Amino acid sequence: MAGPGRGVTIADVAARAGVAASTVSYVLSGKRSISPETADRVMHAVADLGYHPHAGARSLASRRAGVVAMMLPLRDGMHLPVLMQFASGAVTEARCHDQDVLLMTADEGPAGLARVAASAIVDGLILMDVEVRDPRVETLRRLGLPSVLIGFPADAAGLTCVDLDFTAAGRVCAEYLRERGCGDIALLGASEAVYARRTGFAERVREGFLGRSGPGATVQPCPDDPVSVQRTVKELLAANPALNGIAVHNEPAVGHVMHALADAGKLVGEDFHVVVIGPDEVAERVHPQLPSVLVPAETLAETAVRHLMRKLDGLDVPDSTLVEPQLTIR
Amino acid sequence: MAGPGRGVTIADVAARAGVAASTVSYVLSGKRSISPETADRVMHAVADLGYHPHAGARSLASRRAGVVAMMLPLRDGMHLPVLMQFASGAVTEARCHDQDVLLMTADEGPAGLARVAASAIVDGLILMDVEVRDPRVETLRRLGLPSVLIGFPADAAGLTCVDLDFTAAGRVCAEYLRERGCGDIALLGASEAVYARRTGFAERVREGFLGRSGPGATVQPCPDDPVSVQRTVKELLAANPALNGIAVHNEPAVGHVMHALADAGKLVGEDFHVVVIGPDEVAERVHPQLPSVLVPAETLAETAVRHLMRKLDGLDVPDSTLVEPQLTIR
DNA sequence: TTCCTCAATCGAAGCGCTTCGACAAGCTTC
DNA sequence: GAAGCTTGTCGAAGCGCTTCGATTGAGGAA
Repeated sequence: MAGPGRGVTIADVAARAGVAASTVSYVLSGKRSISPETADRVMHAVADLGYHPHAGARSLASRRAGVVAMMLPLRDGMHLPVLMQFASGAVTEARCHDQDVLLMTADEGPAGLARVAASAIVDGLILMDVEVRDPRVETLRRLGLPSVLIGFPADAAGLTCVDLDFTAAGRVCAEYLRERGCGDIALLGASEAVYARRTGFAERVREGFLGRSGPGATVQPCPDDPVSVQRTVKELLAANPALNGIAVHNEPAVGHVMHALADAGKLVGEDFHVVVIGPDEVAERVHPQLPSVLVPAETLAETAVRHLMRKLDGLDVPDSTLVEPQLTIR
Repeated sequence: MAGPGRGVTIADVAARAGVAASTVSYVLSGKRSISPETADRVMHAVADLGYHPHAGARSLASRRAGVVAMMLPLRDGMHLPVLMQFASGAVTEARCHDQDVLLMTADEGPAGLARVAASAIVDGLILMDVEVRDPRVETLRRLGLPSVLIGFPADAAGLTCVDLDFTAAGRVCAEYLRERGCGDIALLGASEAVYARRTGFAERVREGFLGRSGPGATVQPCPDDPVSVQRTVKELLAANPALNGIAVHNEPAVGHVMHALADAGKLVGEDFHVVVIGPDEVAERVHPQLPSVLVPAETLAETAVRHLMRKLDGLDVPDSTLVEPQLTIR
């Protein structure tokens, strides 16, 4: 079952290069200066033997695991592709810093955080999809494990948070519709449950959308099944016949909204305008293609990981980072 | 930054329980018999102090990391929600066995496998979305790292593989359509590129679909943008006006197929039948709802993890496990 | 009683790495 | 040319855990 050699150790490398094990360690870490010739010999030995330091030994001796945890909410209702992009972005960025990523689900909750902290299996933590009142936040503060949150809890004091500026996203959508000459506009959001759970981003989009819109702006939560969407759009139009702009912040509903509008005789892009907050594919897969504000999952993930790396190195990072939304016109 | 105590060690637990460190270790691992009273005292000390063994130290001493890697393809064209379900299922199941999951992307390729194997950061490996000719497979064999593959490479000898029985899935779809009285049927698959890449499941669905269908069955690769789908469906109908059944194995295309059929005046569920291979939501979010064969990502993930755990314990597992497809009629 | 066994526990030896202090050379600097 | 720096390297001491004898005392067999 095992390959040959069964574990190349630093001693093997040292022997082959004719130096002490500590010298190999210093060559690899760069923590002390080593003559170029020695370094060269060591690097050759490393390559020849295919040496990789034993992660456990390294973590034990250096008190650095070289692993960060990422806690993802795998509950329903999240838009999965976005999460996946996030995960992928985080892994890629972490690998650039020679770190691995441990995947945790939010089900483990605060106890999971305590476990990984105490077992020193990870050096730091990225917490996705933080809610306004999130039970993990208190534990996190107590543990003092370096961490970066995606999303903003109610009390973000002392925490490092990163997110799309959803307030701005809401505002951008409203502005887009206004510029197209829409007098009465509506935000068709996620289902009531999402608001009830106090998901930060849903609330902030609403605020941004309403904030600058003046009168004539409505917010309407909406489930994402076809029937409800159809009904909701009909009701919005019935309640306000002058309505001529909708922002949709509900990925699966976009297609259904377009149908409902077509059924109502609205010509999207002409006498009616629609803008989407969501992934590009969603806005591209309908006809006509819609303008949209992207949730830049990869950028967020990268930023989060980079911030975490800086924290692990004892460097400063801003407490709060809001990524500017970009409106893509199609 | 740090919590109080800065690391509870086994020595702390031992001191509090009035025993030797080795005794604590034996209580925790159950590898030697310990009197109930002592065990009890130790467990109390563990709980009181919130002790969790240091993962690195444990891995160094016991040569078991308590972590398995999961390598996911994060390339485009995969249906992300399914991957996510898979990941979530794997993490949940792994936690039941007291293991953590390290997330790797397929970009790291064979070198990534070599790295994790050599650094002993993981005990085993789950490889998702294995292709017919997969460069990772050879490395895997050479490394001898315990592993389970999702999907079947061309030469699966000596490997443990798990997958949905896609051949049966193709057959089930064909049979469903036949039973509904469809004489001429087609399989609308993923884009040409997926077949070109020799993705195992695409090929096997095709074989299963054609296998028992006798004459009158076609397979048509198809990109997933609305325009191509529309065109492809039109062409299929033009080429064979008698066509009255389609199996769609292309998640994003399902909605567009339904439109195209409606445009062509076909009444799905009456004079025309459609069946989907894909997630439930996809089949439920169109009108009328369609029958579908689910890719049981969670089941596959659980099975894969369970097999891996058995291998880590030196137990036997079947080389090849095919999960039976289930057709859900709606 | 004496000898043996067995269950329960302890102490010590590593696991492979990092890191600290030491120490030779080879430089300056006066 | 002695004193003081640097620079490059080494050896040894752990990091916190598991595991392998060794040890102790109690119970049974003889």
